[in-house]
Amino acid sequence: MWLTQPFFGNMLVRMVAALRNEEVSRVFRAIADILEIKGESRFRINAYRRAAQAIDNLPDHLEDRVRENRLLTIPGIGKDLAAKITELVTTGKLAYFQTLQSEIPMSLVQLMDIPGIGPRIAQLLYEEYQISGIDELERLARAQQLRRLPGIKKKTEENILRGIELFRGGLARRPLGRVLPVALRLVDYLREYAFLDRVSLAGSIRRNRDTVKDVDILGVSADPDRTAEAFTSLPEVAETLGSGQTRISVRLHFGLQVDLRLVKNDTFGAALCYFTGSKEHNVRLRELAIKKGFKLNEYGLFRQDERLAGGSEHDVYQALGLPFIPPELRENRGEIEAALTGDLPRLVTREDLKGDLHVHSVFSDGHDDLEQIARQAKELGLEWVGICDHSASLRIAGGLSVERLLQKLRAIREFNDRSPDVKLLCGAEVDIDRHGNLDYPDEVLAKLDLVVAAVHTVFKLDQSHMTSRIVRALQNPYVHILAHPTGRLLGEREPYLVDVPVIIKEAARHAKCLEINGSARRLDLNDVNCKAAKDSGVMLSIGSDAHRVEQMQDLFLGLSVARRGWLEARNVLNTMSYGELTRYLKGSSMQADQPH
DNA sequence: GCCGTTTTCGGCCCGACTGTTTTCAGTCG
Repeated sequence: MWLTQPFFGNMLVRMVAALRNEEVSRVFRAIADILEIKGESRFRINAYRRAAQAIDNLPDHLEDRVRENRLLTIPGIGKDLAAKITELVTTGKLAYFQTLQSEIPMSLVQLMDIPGIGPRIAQLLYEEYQISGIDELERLARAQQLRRLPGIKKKTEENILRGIELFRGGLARRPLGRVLPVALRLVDYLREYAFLDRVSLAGSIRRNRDTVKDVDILGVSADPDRTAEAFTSLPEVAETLGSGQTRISVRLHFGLQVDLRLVKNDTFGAALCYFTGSKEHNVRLRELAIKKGFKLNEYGLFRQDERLAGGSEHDVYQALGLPFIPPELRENRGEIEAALTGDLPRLVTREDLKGDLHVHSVFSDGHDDLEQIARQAKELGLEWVGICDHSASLRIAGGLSVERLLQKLRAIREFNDRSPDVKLLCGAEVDIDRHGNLDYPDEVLAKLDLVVAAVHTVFKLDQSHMTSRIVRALQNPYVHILAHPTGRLLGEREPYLVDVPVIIKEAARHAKCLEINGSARRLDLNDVNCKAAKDSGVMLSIGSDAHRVEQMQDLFLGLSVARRGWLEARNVLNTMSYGELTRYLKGSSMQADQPH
């Protein structure tokens, strides 16, 4: 990440502007890295890393917290770090960080992003060769100059070269929606053909993180050798990276690494917990175990040598005095505290979802007609679908003229008259222009069942203009939902500059829904913002944004974000029956008809 | 550098693997 984003250059340009949360957390992570190279106390290093993580999990702006003197309520932020945050946020720089940078250049710190290079080797490289970049490192490794350093021999040098190759090949995280179908297929195959008594996904993919780096699978094998054979001979496998009795690693043809770990049956639960993570959640669990006089590791929960639990995750949590915590919540964002006080949310489930609020049809740029969409909905167990085609100005996506929109309205009314089980709502994904105006006049919006507003153009506005543009759209009485509120495309496009806490506040004020766009490319809102919206009393809607019926599956990717955002059924518009939904939507439009 | 049912000092999560070692440090998850 360091090498691809000229982040600190940008920071200098905006010297005096208030730093955003992620900029502050990046500075703290960089400080931790530098301290590590300098060989400082690992506890002090860890304090910076924990603080960075806590900042990443914040739903609101550090800038506001500085102003309102609310920094010390953030876990892991004490007096010293609060002062550093204040300095960063108010001046755009941090004297302490500048001093550190004069001792250890960032170019060296960045080398630690290469697998196999940690603080020790980074320090050596700096002291002996003053290496400043990856190219220089590669040149020296190829010239077999690294092995002259103390503690480095041929093997380590080769590892570093391999690490450089991996790094260049992209350590990028991939969107969940691209990886999950492959991973589920692998698990199905393994369950059937690989001599496994038990098998489960683990790691970030089991927690349904929006992006994943590699796939972890955990299994109990009746015959590890034959399991390894079955796994490594899959047609999807391009290369076997390693194969032992407990761990088999492969790389698939499209570059994804998959690790299969084999454990004993009576440790499966503890191992599943351990390998599911997150790391931060596990650390908290182990701390809890220690407080109770126990020890927790991947083999079980122990009191001295006595195993108290380990066969199932439920047993492990129970023995720690906790209810089962769903994998999606295991991020150390308050789930342990909530579990201790009995305040875990009852997460919305697939069965709770009655419909999809954002599907494109053949009327605009969608591939399928109303019948096909309804048939697919029925297959997915849904009762209703909101058909939201693009509005007039979005010509590139076949945006509908008013005339054509009214045609569509009639077609949907006729369809509903003859469709007993799946009902369609006539909606539109209405473009918000650069000033916050909507693409159809109010009297046209008033005829629709469902109005979803969205930004599709002019992404490069500054934050205050982008925010007021969207706020203006939210103030339109006929708008029900704001679609993909931040506009991010995973791995392709950063969110546009929008003040999400302000959007959430305005959505709450005007009783508008915010969308969780389930498209594999988007997942927008994200989990953290989703929870902030819930906490502000905002209703969330989930939309697949499908342009072909197969993509309606993406509704369930959206569901995974909802679950990671702590949403319960009552927070999600999709859990309403058709009758409830139409009353709800009409209710807000009725309000719109009142003078205001 | 943070934190407190182990409260203002003395703790701070755990283990595997690898490579370089002869008892262990570095890296990773």
